[in-house]
Amino acid sequence: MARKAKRKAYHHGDLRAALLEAAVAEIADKGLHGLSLRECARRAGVSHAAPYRHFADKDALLVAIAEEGFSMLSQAGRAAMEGLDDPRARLDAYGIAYVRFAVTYPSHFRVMFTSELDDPDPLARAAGERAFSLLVDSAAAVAGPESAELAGVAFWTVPHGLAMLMLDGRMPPEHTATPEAAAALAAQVLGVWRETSR
Amino acid sequence: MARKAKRKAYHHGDLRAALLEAAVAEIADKGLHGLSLRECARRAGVSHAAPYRHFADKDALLVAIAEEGFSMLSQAGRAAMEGLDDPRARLDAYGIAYVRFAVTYPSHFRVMFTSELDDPDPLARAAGERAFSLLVDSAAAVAGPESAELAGVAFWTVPHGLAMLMLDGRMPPEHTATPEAAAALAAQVLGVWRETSR
DNA sequence: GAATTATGTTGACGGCAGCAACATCGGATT
DNA sequence: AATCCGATGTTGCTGCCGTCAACATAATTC
Repeated sequence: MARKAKRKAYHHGDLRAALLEAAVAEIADKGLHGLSLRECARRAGVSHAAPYRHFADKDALLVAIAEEGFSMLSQAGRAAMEGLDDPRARLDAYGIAYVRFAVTYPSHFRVMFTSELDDPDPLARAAGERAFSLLVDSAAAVAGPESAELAGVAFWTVPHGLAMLMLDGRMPPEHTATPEAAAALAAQVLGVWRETSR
Repeated sequence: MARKAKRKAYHHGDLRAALLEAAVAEIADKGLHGLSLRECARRAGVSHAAPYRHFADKDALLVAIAEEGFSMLSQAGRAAMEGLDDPRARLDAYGIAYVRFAVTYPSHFRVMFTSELDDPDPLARAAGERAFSLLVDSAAAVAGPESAELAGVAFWTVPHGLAMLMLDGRMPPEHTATPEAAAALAAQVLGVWRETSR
């Protein structure tokens, strides 16, 4: 057995991890559309068909990156909310962490939300919903349990929209140059929403 | 002369428009990654190289779709704000129209914000900024001129994030089934932001 | 130590983007 | 009206890609 526990594997070392890393670098370089399995294999120093021993196809590799990303995002969100009691403060902290994550791991983020995966992969979907549920819990404390889902959507929408606009190059570059700058803009935007309403 | 005025053109009729239409349909079918110029040519009933008489390459076709989309979006936004005087009402109306547009023309919207275009195409970029400036004007009336840009970003972020999450299949399907349902959710989300803050 | 399984390689096939050489059509020139 | 010429469309090619099948080799298990 030990099918999946391939720690320090056979020929290469850990080709699966190397391929994931290569793919992320490749996406950062040439964008998602410029990603090719063959180039990943080249970067990892193996032949062009070797990846198929670790991923059923190209989509499977992308799904693995998405899962990794959702896992990192959940962790970042939890860490940001840790120690905060006020629900509104927790939601803001999550939103800021969300944007910071997107700018720090843009390749992962793009793959997570690219809608380019043919089959609605259940694993990636579940990972996304797990990250989302973090929001809904705190939203319930703000908006009441009956409209928690709606409030969760509302508080997901702002950081997600901001992150997408940033990764799409739609924001002034100085706001996306560093994770800190991006987080600062996220805080400002959330502040606007707090102030302009009544 | 009359290089660009190809009204009722030569052999095909209007291959350029037919290709754009075919591409939009193709994206709706198989997603952006599944788009191929050759398949568009097949749909239009021409040979695989004919598209190159109308578009320099695949990216150029996508840019044309993006421009078309930004033009439609601007028009929809202007129409939605028409007759409204209260700036906050104008911003809400724009946001709702934004989401409605995304659900009505998902292929266009995906291409507009796909970040898969290699060169930062200046035409598409200008078209996007024109649509954005519609927001900033009304935002200035809400937040004051000095922070109009920030307020514009804030009011862009919500509909954009919601639209992206919808097109990515991250919202319950009943909210994205029809443009009306999507617009209703957008209105609700904007309402949450009006109520939960202080 | 032998059998088995996991991992990697080579070579092939079909599809796509893009280019070049050729063919044809339609309007403009004379 | 005959001609020319540019705009449009076709055929065929090259190189890259995703994927599969057949083969080779290395690690694990018995």
